[in-house]
Amino acid sequence: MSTISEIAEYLGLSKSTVSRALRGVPGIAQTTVAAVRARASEIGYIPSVAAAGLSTGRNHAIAVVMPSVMRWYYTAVLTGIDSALADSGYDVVLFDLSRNSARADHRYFHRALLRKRVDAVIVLSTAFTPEEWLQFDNLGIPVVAVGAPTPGMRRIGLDDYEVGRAVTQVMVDLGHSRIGLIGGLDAEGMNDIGANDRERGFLDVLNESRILARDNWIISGGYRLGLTKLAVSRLLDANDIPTALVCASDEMAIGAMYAIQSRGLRVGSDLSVIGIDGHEYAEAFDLSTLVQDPVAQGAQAATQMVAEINGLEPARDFPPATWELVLRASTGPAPA
Amino acid sequence: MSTISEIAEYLGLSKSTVSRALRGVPGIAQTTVAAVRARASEIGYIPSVAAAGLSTGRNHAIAVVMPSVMRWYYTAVLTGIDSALADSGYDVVLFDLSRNSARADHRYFHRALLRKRVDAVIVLSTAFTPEEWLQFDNLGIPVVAVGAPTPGMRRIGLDDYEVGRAVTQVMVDLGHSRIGLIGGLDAEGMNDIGANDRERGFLDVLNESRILARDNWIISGGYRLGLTKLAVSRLLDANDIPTALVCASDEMAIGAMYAIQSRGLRVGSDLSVIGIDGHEYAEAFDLSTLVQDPVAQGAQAATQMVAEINGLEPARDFPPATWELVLRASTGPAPA
DNA sequence: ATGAAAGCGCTAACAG
DNA sequence: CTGTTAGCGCTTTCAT
Repeated sequence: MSTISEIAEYLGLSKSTVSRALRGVPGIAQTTVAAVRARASEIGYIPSVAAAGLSTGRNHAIAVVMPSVMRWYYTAVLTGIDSALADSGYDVVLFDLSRNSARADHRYFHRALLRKRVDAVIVLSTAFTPEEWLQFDNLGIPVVAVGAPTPGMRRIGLDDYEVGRAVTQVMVDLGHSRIGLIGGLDAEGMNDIGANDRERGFLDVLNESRILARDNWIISGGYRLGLTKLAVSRLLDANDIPTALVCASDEMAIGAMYAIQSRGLRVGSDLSVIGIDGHEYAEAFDLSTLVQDPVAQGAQAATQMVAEINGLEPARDFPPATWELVLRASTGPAPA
Repeated sequence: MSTISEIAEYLGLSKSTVSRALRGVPGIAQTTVAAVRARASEIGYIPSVAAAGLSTGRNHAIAVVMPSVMRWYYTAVLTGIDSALADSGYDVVLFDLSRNSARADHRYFHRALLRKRVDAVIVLSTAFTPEEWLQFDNLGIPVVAVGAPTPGMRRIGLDDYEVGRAVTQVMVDLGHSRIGLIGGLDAEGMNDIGANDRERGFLDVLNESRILARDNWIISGGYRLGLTKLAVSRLLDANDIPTALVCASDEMAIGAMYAIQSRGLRVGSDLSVIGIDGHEYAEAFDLSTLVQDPVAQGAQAATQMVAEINGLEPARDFPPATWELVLRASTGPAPA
């Protein structure tokens, strides 16, 4: 392939001058810069990141570590990251830690990650052991979490407690007093902190409203549609069922809605449902939800990483991500 | 960071010996190898891919180019790729070509891609211009497509025509003669070849069964749930509606089912629906579908790329991907 | 404004 | 079995 030397030789310049011209380093004659650039595009010159990286120590790549690439929230964040990085000329190197991957062996993954391949790491709500978290610190490169809170690591994401409160409050305001929770504990590969916080918010609002929280109306859907449908079907088997279901994610909410309809009950009148996320399907399913903007969160993380790579003082912490309630037909007043 | 030289110096060996020992090149004393490895893990030595890449020309990374990271099929393929590559010690560099990204400017993307960063490219059904496809050839590294067929490029994926036939035949066999098609033309960022092939299969089966194909029952859902729900709702507004809907993807099928139910019609009895994919939601929604295995397809592509990087003769073409019909409650006999 | 030279960390002949 | 010697392609002092 074409190299910097080729251009240098052709123009009778030195490699250094060409290098500077190409990178726009000040102190090179306009004419020279033009000539170099012209020749470069003529021969289709492409710089070698490896070579540049070797001498500068920069890889122009950022690692994204995720528990799965097949959940809506993660892919939305990933989209945001990728789009922000594309704008800065950085590449994204993916580490999918799903069960079926060899990378699921976190030790293996850490080795690979440390390969000096990346200049920063963005971690999406993955469950790591305390020792593993420590290793991130020792990486010596900027690291940030997006999504669920992670012990001892700065993060970009919702205030899960507040969000748990907000969706529950919607139901209370609608006059519901028989409210169930579909939480997200024990979801594969994720840590439980966020799920716990949302549940706390739920319980606190019930308490403050002097509403009884019934244990058998608090169940987990593991953040998955299929599991949730089954769990809610079971919930509806009882002779005493709630009039409202607060779900910790939209995918679970959609599963819940489907279970409800399959029982011949009407969503929004017999049984209200609200979710969290602003999933792309929410509108089609007429689902009320608390919408967040994972694409923006990903973009923010990426932008911050690039800035820190370039010397910006590391941010200690980030303000909670923004959200807004969007109420649709899945929520209605409590039935008489 | 620790380097190969450090180890060499410490043990009184030469860099070459250490390098060989580390890589398991034959012809090094067992004892030496042991010593080197021991010291390496002692100081937490991590090889620099950049340096190794510079001298070998190998990056131990593969590019995955996708029209969006937010469609189920693509992420499933990606999962397969990642998991296979993790096993071979390769990294995945992601290129998301969605609208909102700077990479959506394909010219930009090609530049980046060519940065000698990757040893092979896997392209997921993306719409490229003929000139752009040509550029892939000039990359000088193995390239393969997964998913929708791509003009003039080998690919791993379903035989779309056969698959279109198969799902249509299901409806015919159930006695339906009023059959509509929800196709996937004009989906954002994707090429239309696969969608066209599926539609051809659909039409051919109708023809052979002497069933009239009605133009107004052939619509596109753009491979998206929301769009499909709207389109099908409109379809159901007419006073003359089909008894069966063949959908080119499960996401569209689910959107169709929801539209049907919202109209107060019953899926599987009033109106049968079948999809293509084997989407993770299909089971929860009781959707009949033609299931394929995108994870396996991705893994196959990745494995093949690694093999070719290591000198395997490039495969000219691949046999069509396997699939199987899974019938659930969404399909039933034609109503009398 | 430009050039010469050294070096980033590793691999790959070529010797021994 | 091990060491020496060159690079890979680029950036970066330090000169000029």
